Amino acid sequence: MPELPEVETIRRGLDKCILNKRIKSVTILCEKSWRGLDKALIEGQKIIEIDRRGKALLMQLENELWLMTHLRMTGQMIFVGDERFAAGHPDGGFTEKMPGRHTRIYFEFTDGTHLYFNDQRKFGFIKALDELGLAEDEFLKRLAPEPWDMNEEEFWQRLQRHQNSIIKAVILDQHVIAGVGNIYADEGCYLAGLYPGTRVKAISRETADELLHGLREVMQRSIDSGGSTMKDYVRADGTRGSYLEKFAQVFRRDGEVCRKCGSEILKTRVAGRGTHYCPKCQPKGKVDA
DNA sequence: CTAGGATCCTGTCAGC
DNA sequence: TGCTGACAGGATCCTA
Repeated sequence: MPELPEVETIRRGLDKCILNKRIKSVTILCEKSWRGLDKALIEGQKIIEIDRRGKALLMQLENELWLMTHLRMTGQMIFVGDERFAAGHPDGGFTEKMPGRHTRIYFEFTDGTHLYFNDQRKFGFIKALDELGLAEDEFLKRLAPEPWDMNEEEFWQRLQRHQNSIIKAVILDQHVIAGVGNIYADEGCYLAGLYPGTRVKAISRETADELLHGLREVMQRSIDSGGSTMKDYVRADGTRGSYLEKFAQVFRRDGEVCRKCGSEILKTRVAGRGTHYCPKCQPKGKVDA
């Protein structure tokens, strides 16, 4: 679920809600969702910094320990105090009473407020690490730079290591570029006029550049949107954040018309994932000069 | 090393 | 109504 922009929205929200708060207790409702060091080492600690790397959220504690959260497909973070801040996988958890049926872990702070980690499918986790554990974490160690932290040449070189792969699978690979998920992969390909099932070896340098720019653009717009409309996340009907409604050109728009050319947006399966595209703006056999 | 498919888990929805 | 299979905003593990 949450891709880089959603996790960044969570980071910014938590920066306002829980920074410098002291954790009174940690309650683990699903053992599988907690990894790493014992929760007793976390209790009593103050949260002194909140960072993000790709889709991973990092919270630093005053005793040099870290909490790394990965929301995977269905994770959510929900802060409940005087106001509620919720972001991540959009479902009823945004509004229902906490802890809810999908709450796996929650924190109580010394001021009586709470932070809930909800995760329907239990793929996500919160992992407690010391400095060494953080430095040696395989996911973080192998994570590629973010779209803004690599130039066109580096992106091109990274793509070339997967000549025979399908481009969508390659940009979903966090070792190639960090933070891209199923929504922004489809949206980025649309902006580049590139069919998501195209093999890397058939893509020109120019199209690759456009793809990198497209990914940056859709993600930046989403971050800006989430940041400015965080209250949208607490609408009474629990509807999702604003990106899909406002900006999606193809994602989940199958059956609707392309805003550029009027063709019907199609849905298919590429790299094992549901994939949305405009058959006219993103032609399959595009010959790329 | 790369490429592709299965797998983890719960819930919802379409189609009998 | 009840069942069944497909699918879901992710990443890893296993195989070739």
